Amino acid sequence: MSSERRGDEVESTEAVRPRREAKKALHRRRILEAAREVFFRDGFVAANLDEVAQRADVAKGTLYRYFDNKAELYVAVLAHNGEIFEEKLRGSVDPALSPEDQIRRTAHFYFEHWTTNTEYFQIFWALENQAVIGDLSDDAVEEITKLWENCLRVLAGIIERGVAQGAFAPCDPWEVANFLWTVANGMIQSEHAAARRRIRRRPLAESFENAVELLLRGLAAPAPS
Amino acid sequence: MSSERRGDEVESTEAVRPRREAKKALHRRRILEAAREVFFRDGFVAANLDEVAQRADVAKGTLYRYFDNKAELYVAVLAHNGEIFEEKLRGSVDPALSPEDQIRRTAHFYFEHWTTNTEYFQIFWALENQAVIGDLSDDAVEEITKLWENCLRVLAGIIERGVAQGAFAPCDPWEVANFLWTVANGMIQSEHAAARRRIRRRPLAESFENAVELLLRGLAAPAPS
Amino acid sequence: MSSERRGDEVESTEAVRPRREAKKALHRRRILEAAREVFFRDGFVAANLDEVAQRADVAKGTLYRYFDNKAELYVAVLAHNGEIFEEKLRGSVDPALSPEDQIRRTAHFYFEHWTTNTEYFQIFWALENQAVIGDLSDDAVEEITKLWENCLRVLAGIIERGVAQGAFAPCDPWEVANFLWTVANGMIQSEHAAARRRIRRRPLAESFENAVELLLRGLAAPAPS
Amino acid sequence: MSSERRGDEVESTEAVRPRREAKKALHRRRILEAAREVFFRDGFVAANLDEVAQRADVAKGTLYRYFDNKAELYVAVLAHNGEIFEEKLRGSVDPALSPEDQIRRTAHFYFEHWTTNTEYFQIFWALENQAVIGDLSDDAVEEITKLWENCLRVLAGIIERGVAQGAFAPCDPWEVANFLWTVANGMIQSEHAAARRRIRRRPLAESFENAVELLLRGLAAPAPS
DNA sequence: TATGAATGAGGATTCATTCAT
DNA sequence: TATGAATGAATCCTCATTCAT
Repeated sequence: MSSERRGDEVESTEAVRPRREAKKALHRRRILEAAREVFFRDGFVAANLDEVAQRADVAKGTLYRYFDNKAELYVAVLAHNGEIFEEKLRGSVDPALSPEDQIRRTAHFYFEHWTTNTEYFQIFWALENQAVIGDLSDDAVEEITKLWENCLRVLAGIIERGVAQGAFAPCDPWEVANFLWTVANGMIQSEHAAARRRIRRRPLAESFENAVELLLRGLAAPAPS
Repeated sequence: MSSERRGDEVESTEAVRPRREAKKALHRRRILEAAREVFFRDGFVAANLDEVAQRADVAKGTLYRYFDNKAELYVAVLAHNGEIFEEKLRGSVDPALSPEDQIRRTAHFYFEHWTTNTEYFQIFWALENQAVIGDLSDDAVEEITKLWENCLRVLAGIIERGVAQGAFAPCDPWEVANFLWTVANGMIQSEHAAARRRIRRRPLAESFENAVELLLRGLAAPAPS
Repeated sequence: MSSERRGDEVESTEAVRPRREAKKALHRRRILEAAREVFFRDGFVAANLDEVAQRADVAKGTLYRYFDNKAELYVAVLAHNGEIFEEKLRGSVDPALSPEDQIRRTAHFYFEHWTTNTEYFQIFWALENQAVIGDLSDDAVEEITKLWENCLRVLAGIIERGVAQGAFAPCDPWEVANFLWTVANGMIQSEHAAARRRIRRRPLAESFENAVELLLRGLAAPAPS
Repeated sequence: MSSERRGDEVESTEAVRPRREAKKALHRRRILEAAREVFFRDGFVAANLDEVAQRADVAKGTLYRYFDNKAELYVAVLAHNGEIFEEKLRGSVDPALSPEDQIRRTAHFYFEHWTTNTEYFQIFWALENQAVIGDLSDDAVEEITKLWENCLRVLAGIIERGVAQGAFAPCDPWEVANFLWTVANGMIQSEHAAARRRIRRRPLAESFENAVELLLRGLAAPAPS
């Protein structure tokens, strides 16, 4: 019994730390989640930190214990979700498959991920379309740029191997990777916009697959005649 | 003296009218131009109507004589520039060319037009990425949607004829048109974002042409075996 | 009658201007007055612009139509009251009097002015005691410095003439002017502080005159032996 | 083992007490020192308790274990430094000297002390210029008032003896003490303000001595004729 | 019709103070 | 007793919109 008490005493000086840390981590996560929702829905400028705080169920001031200001919070959201995404993207590649199937698989993952986590992509993509950069520290911009590059690197790798194996026509892998990336983002974005405007289209899943096949035909090495 | 007065009165009812109309038209045009610049640079939310008024060289209140509110002004800018664009787009199509060349030509026009009028595209594209819709009247949304469709119709027409002529593999022309449109916008947008982040890439013109060829290969009807 | 109407028409285009200007001037004055009261009572940092607006009976935003920000409003208050003071100070000097009496007169004016316009001096003096400078534009700092110098110049002039006439012992007129100025300000300030702390002292008027005589004795040229 | 525990317990009741007391005193001192720096630099309102805690190397909450609130901490700083000052001031007086030299000596001490401990005076003087009083308990106000009086008493004593000895003209010693005190504070303060505004003046040391001589001449008993 | 001064709700950020551990 | 995370009221400033002239 006394040993237990001692344990308690230890806790009050040392074991409490982890508990606090856990609570802090929880808050951080909740803020990031709330921020993601709001930033996604309203964009950087229109997003309201009051609402973020409310959704995160913390006081307004608490936001500023975790993030220096609105812009840094925005970046943190991007980085957080970007990292999650990058990891999954990397995991989606199966080197045993043919380059074409790797592309199909990646595209499928991309689409799937989007379907279930719309905001992840939106917020990631959003940086492209908003004049937030001015408000960000250089570090923040660099962090995001790296994230972006990491994703492209995965795609470029597939292309490069495809070219080496003769499956794809010779090309600049990075250029093509960038192209595919842009296309994918564009389609999802476009779908989203159409939905916002309540325009009915054919289901994206189908269009997406058609597009992938079209691109694969375009990438393919010319048939030896 | 009385004749003068009459002259005055006549002018105020008949001759002055056109002069006034002209002045009104001038104001409208100046406001739209100023608004385009500001909206493009800052996005919908961050744009400042004070600056718009200043650039247009009219009083702030005057803006509201011509446009109901910020959102409607935004739409008017889109519509105005969209119409100009659509007209040019239509003019760029030469039915005498092969479908592939029509695509190439359209793509080239698109690229060219963008190079010289960056903002036109930006502002047009911007609607896709911002939560403005909520502030717009239904009429306004419809107007924009129509504009969008008109542009797509041009592309869809090319595709459709290409399929009919056997140059392109069978497909849903609208879907493909939408795809091409998305790709083009995405590339330009992406280029812009890269520039903002000061990332160096290979020149867009080149990438763009490579992309067009890739897409044409993807579109092409399979070689008869 | 028609001529009257014409007069009216002229007014609506030209005579309205002055009326608006008058209203603007009124607002400006009211804001300055309210700001003076609040700045004086609370100091620069603690002063609340909400209250200023309320006292001036204008909306919060209106403040910013007239002054760029808190610091500039502060300076404007200083400058406004400083100018009024300087003018009066200058007017209080009668070159026909003996240097001693000029000093007495100036001191009396100073004291008198303070008694009836406490805040004028307080706010003027306050700049000395607060870390506002960092928030001010260079222009603003210079403006205030000039004001300060102008007041000193009046005093220095008296001293200089007194020395030239042999009434005062040789000295650096600017140094002595600065000294007198500091003493006067210090006494008034000190009185104010004492009042705040509810300390009873002998009436300031008396102390002030005693001090003036003490200083005059100190200034006086040694009696020729 | 049990002996160890006992040892522990004994320490916690008898031996630890002084150690704890020492630690408490250390904390108190560190907080006061940090607070002095910050209060001096920024003034009462703008001072930031976060920074105080950081400089004192204690947690923010700890501040409140030692001082009820910001205002009381401010007073404590004043009192602490005031006591140090008063003691030194008292020590600077040498009753063997002539009254004039006692004044000179005190003035010199005052000036010297200021030169090496700028903040001591600033913070002491600051109370005069800020609306802190409202936030203070009556006890606190009284404490400060006493401190102030104690310093004046030293000066008044010199004057009084000078008058008694016939060195100074008859006067109200307290009034004159207050006057001298105000002048000295004012000069130092004014110098400080000038420095802040980057105005160049003749060195304060020199001006200060000139002023002292001027005042002494003013104080002097009229030469017997 | 045009003006531009006035409005005031709204939003980012700060910081003294509290309180659970 | 010490900690430091959390709080939320307070504050400066912005800007779309209104309205008297």
